Amino acid sequence: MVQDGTEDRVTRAPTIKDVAERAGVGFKTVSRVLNDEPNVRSGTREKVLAAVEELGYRRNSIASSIRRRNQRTASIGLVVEDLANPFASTLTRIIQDYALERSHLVLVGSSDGEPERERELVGEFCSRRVDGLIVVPAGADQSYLEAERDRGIPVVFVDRPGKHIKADTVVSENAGGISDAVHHLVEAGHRRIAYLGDRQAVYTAAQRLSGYRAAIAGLDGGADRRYIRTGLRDSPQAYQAALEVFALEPAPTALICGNNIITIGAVHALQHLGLRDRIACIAFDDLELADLLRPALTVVAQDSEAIGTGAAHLLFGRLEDQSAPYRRITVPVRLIERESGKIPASDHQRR
Amino acid sequence: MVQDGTEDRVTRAPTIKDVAERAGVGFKTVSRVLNDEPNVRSGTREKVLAAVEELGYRRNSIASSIRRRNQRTASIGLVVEDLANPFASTLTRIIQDYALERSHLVLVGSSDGEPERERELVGEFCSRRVDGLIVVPAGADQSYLEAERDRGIPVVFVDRPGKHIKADTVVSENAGGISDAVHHLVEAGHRRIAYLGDRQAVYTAAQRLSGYRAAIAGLDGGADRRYIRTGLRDSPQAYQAALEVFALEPAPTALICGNNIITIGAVHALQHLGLRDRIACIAFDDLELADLLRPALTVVAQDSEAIGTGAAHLLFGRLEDQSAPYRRITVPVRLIERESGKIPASDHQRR
DNA sequence: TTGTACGCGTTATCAT
DNA sequence: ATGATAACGCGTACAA
Repeated sequence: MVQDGTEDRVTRAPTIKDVAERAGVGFKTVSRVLNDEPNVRSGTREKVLAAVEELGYRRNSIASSIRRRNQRTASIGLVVEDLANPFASTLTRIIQDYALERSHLVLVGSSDGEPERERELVGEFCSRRVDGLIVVPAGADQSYLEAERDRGIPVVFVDRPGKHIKADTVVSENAGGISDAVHHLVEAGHRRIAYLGDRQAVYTAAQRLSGYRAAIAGLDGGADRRYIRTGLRDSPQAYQAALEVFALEPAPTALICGNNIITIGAVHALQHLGLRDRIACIAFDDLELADLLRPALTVVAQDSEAIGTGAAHLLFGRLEDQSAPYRRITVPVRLIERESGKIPASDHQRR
Repeated sequence: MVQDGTEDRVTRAPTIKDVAERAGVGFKTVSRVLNDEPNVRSGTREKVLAAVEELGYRRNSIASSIRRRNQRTASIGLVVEDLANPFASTLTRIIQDYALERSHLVLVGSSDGEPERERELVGEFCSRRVDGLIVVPAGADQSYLEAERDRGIPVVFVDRPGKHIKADTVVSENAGGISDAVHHLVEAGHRRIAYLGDRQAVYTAAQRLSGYRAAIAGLDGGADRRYIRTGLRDSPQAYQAALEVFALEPAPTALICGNNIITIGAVHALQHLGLRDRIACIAFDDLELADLLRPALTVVAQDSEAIGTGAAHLLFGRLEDQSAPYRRITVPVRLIERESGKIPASDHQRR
């Protein structure tokens, strides 16, 4: 019998006491060596390091952190909406790198936009005593985070502001980006510009729609309400909405997609209608293959890296100085002109 | 002065002792309630739960785990190559969901394919006493993980097997997928099929190339060595290699791309050469917009969800039974027939 | 320069 | 059913 049937680890992980015994010193000396404290003779240090090596000792940083002065665990929690989404994964990657450079680790979770899942994740993170939280808020109320914040766990909101709570925040210039898109289309001669967006309860969706409305309002005719479709939660819904919008009379000559999920549904619809070459289209959020589409997809790209870096920066800044005033960073977006945004208005209206 | 200038938290997080005092019971009773242990009168339980609520108590699970019988922290570590890559982020998402269902959290890190970063991440994870590790191995030697494994920290390798160590493993059916791709192209009349791949040191790249070689060897002519380009680490390199391959005489009539980074470079090259409609192309790994390209991109899709679920399943299984024999799961891939793989061989060779 | 006593928040053991 | 006390692995203060 190689196994004894119990769950116990075959070899217990060595502690500083094991190392001390092996090195023939007191365990406090080991601790001193590991923490680079002064007052260790270099010969002793060598012995200790040798023992560490032989035993394959690894500091138990969870035991360490319960005793440390500031109780810090050198880990942060990150709640995104869906890690499988390119925006979220890029964000996570950036934050992780930023954290790792400072020897911090990142716990990640996807809320799927469900408030209960967000709270569950935050709860688990806090119970593991993360030093800080970066949250893409899902629910309609983040006031529950005030308790954590008051206990010295800073919170940074990303992509959308938290509700009913003051905290550092990083958002994209949503409205401005969509306005730019409208103006770009207007320059190409478009006046009938449709807009497909997510539920208005989602902050970014509301912001983007308001950008659309503001830009359209500046035009002579103003907006045709029928061209605006919101509440689109997934690609199939966007597909359907696009079909309906382009069945209108008169049909729009251009289309703006409020996020990348919607873009996928909408472009499929245009494809189905045989309109991809005739309808101008601008999408919010860049996509990996956007420039290989025909026509190449014009997009309003978010600067995910600046967003991630900004969030991490705010968080680590606050870890050092709790008393600084809350900041809100608005990260510019960039209109990447490719082909689909330059398709001219093909009908008689404006020629 | 609202702030006192020190780093101390404004309010110390409440402990079970605070809860006990508030509820007027001994702190062990609180512990019993929190852990659903028997022998607590329901009235007492109510009092305790009320106190928990009022104080906003959150279990300090790091203190808890240092004392627990099995020392489990209910967290696992995941090392991927690059979280910003869709394959990695999907994998992470799946593993996270699997873990969260079991109240486990996931620490994630990107190795960038660098062995030192892999070791650094694993080290940090182990020092935080994760219960298990899921690793997409980067380095040429994972034997360093044996120490952890022997201490009862199971390791599961994903995407590639770890080297110089036995452990549970989940991989894709790389060679078979590429063979399928070759056969699909052969059926469309192709004989001159180029292959663009990553460095041979990368397990998946080697596997995929061997699948290509095996399938090509079965044909009459066999392979033209000049059609095989490996060592491609990024899109620009793939772009360049594709340009060179299609400058050959006779030029290939079809192309297989070994991963999605290469696909992006290669399709750009075909675009540049004006060959996108004439050269058949099959890519390993699906991409978000692949079906919206023109021609729609035929791909060999990995089942990232099955891979993730498989890895998590193996890990949690081993958490419960260390003694089971090591398993290796090979997840089937799927050829998604779209348009680019059906482009016929356009020249005289085989008509 | 080195070692000892104590405490962190929790779970485990044993008594009541 | 409840509580007192030990123990976990480590850092801190202080003694040696």
